[in-house]
Amino acid sequence: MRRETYNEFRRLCQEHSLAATHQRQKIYEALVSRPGHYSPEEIYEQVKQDLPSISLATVYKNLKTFVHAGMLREVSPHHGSWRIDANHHPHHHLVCTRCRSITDLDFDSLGPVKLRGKLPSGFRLEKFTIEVQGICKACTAAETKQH
Amino acid sequence: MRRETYNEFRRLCQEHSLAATHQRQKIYEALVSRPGHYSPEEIYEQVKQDLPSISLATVYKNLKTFVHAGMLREVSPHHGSWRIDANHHPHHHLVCTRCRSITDLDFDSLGPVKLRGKLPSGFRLEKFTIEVQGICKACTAAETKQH
DNA sequence: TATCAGATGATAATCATTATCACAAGATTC
DNA sequence: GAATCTTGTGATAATGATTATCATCTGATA
Repeated sequence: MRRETYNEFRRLCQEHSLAATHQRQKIYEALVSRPGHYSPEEIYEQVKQDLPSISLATVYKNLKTFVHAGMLREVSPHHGSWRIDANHHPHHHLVCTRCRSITDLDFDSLGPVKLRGKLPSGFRLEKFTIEVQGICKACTAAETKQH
Repeated sequence: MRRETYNEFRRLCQEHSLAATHQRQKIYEALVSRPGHYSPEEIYEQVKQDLPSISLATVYKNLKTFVHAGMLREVSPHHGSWRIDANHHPHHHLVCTRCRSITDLDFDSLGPVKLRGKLPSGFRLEKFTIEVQGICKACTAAETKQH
């Protein structure tokens, strides 16, 4: 691991009161040292090369911990359950990052996406989708009530 | 079911050589007759009120059939596996709708999202994410080779 | 170094989704 | 409308991803 990455890792752990374990270090490295959007399984395979006895459960737990702490992000706020969209009119989605609810947003509520320059060669564009991420009304209300 | 919806359903089934069964009709209705982005489980619960003996597997199979035929769409092309994003710089995603691969796209490749009018009241905006959906280079190549 | 909260590894449990297969229901033909 | 054939359905087992449990171990702090 590069010194720089290592220091950042220590700092982040301290900041979030997390023990800087071997396993966490390798998991963090596996994610940060190469570009990509890996699944827990992929991270597991990668880390196992250095720590053959690591458990898949440890990978899962730490990815959750990291995401929760804000050290990493999940690519999609709605993995885990398959959702069907029957709205045939063009539209966007409001996604609540807390309860994962999805609401339609009228297509015209947002201006068109403008492409500056080119997409990577070979990629055949089908469409742009805009996800408006945030906290929905219900979750905001629930939060306010708590405090 | 409204006559209009019913006719559309029959037409779509004929168009795609699908038997217009009872179950399919109710599933289609459950999706189309009310706004929302339902999970298979939710559809199942809804349809069961009319067809108590329907099986969850039937719901799954028909949702797949409908999506495959283009009668419905899936909300997210990458539900199903949890992916981690370690790229802290703002960026967008290129998503291949065939192989579901995800690639980063430089933030400046796309113009900013412009909000016209207001978001629904109570929604606390965090950020806009643009997904550029299409067919990636590898999948395009594989397709070309086949024909 | 001793202590202890928190982390790990092994594995069982859960949950969503898919596969299998015997039986039933639409579509088509007469 | 009945016969036939194809396709769809329901019950349930199988799979795959994720989470829970718990005994043991390790990093952090004194």
